Amino acid sequence: MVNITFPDNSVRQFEDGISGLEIAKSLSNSLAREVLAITVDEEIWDVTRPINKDASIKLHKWGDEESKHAFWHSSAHLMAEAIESIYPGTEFGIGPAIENGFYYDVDPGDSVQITDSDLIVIEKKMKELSTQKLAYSRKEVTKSEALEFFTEKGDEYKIELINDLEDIELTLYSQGNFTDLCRGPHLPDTAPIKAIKLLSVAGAYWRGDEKRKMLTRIYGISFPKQKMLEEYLEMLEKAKERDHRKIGRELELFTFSQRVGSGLPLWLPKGAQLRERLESFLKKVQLQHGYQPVITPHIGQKELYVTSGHYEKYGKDSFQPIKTPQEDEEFLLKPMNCPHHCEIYKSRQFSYKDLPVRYAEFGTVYRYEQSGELHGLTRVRGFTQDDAHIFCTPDQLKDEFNKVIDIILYIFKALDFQDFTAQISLRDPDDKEKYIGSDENWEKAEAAILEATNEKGLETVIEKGEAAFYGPKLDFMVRDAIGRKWQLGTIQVDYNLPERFELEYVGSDNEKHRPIMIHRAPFGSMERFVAVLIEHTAGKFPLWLSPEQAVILPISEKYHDYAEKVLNSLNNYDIRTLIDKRAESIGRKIRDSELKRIPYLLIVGEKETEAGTIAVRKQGEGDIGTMKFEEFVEFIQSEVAKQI
RNA sequence: GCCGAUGUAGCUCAGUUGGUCAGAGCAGCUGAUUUGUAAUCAGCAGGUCGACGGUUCGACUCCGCCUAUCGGCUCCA
Repeated sequence: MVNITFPDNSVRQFEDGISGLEIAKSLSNSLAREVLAITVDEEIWDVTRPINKDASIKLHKWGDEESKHAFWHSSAHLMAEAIESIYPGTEFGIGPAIENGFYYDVDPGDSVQITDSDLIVIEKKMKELSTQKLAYSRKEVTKSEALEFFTEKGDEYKIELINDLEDIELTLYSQGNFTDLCRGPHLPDTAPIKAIKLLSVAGAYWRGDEKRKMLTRIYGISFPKQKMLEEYLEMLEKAKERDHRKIGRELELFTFSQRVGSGLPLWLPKGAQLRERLESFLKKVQLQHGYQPVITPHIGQKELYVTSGHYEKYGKDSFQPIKTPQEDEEFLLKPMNCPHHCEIYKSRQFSYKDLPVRYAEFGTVYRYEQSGELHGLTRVRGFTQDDAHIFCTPDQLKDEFNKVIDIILYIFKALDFQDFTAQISLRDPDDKEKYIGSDENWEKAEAAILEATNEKGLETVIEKGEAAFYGPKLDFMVRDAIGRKWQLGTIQVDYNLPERFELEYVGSDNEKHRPIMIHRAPFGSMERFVAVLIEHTAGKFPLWLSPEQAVILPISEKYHDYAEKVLNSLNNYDIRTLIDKRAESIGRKIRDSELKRIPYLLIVGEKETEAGTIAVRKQGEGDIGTMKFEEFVEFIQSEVAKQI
């Protein structure tokens, strides 16, 4: 007998070798039908796997991540079986469950090309196989047995994977005619995989290495019920409605021109207004925090970037140097503001009493991003960083770092960005070649970040190998409408540039010392930030940011005079207002203004003209009642005051 | 940069096997309508069918190359 502990801490005895499924069955038949995975002492298992020891367990139904993982992982295997039956001889890379669904990287051979239209065929085959209720069976094998199996099958990718594994017990999972190297867990059988949709086919380098072969990656999603799939697809469609590229066009915020060049955004008047409001908001915050604005040119001598190390690191993949009419003079479009700011620091002497010095600039930089990488405003070739560089003494570092965290959190809060992750990016300990600077400085810098975030109680994830080449960083990441992660705010500790630029300050000991530099950008880039803001708000910006705050909609031409009067008064209060004087029906005017996401619609007709009032309609909510002019001004002002 | 897809009017999209197939809705313009809470009606105008080359008697349609965009991969100072 084994003692099984349930999540509520109750303990029951079962026969040795009982499976999760059987335990579920002993509780209720309906549970047994729904249970998809089981956690056994922190490990996630197949529900069919025998339990031979005392254990605490948790049974997982569809709603749990563990179940979804098993479900999608099993779906990936099902897809692999379908692919193998349609394209015999296909070799398989990896096929994991992901956050939403699953994928499999396959190599169907050089003569075969799987395209979008083939997905339907594969999907159909999967559905056919799923109805056969094929059991997923688990088999423990030794490394050499596994190697033998895949050598016989002729699957070089699996062989490579196995060879990289330690010589321990491996597991193979089979269903129908398909067997895969896999840790599991899986569903008992294919039957629950009822609703399947293969979403896209894409290339993906084997093991993420661009020097290796590109495999065909097929993305899919599956659910136990058709309705769930439909809901998911609907949700995807809805998310697309928030796409900043679409809203940016609709609301006339920005555009691109092929003649100007790809990845070079053109800010339209309304977008420029929005951006400038964000900039002045941050400028004000920065002034309060002791930052000093500086301004630097868009280009700099090539030598500047040789000194900074950027040229060696990125020179080949950058916009190439601009040449002057004189020979041997080369300038680069600046890819970063820091070298310029270092030169500003060098323009005078500093005592320890002067530090920290904080230079801030909305600096426009140009980077030659790979063509396949460009994406709306989130990945562009010319963008403006809300950049600043803090030069401080070693004992000021942690405090300064913390103050930057405060600014970022304040901004995120003001803009209602609650759903972000803070990521600490450290050096890859196995590939120090990628970085510049001494081990000692790296260790100090990394320790400073870890200490500061710890002190702040900031919840962070640590990513090794994600650091910048000159220093570790703390990044604030947010997701876009369809779940892609983007880096917004960033704080980076840098011991290297002060060294390279030979920056100094005079300490209390009257000796020269090297300051430490913090690079920081709370928004990251104005372009990317606005993009994410658009997706976050679906174009319904907070009142203080909205390019147009209110629109007056006269019922007919008779009320234009009154409307003008209201407009002038509102403009006197700096409430950004316009009038829709078109000879259209009020319904039409409301609709058009709603679609433009103007926060307040002010309807004026006979009643309002006589009473000296306005009928207020809130975007997305409808009529919120009639107000006197002063009431409305107060209403708007208090809303703005609440927001910032 | 790599894999795949797409590119028809300002926007969203139709366009059957190459031969009056250059179309629709919205937006725009003109006129009428003067309207009470999400689309008033009518008329007009709009496109070197992404660019360049080729096949053909004939190309939006087929082929090649380029370019841009989209979804991934790699990259992201």
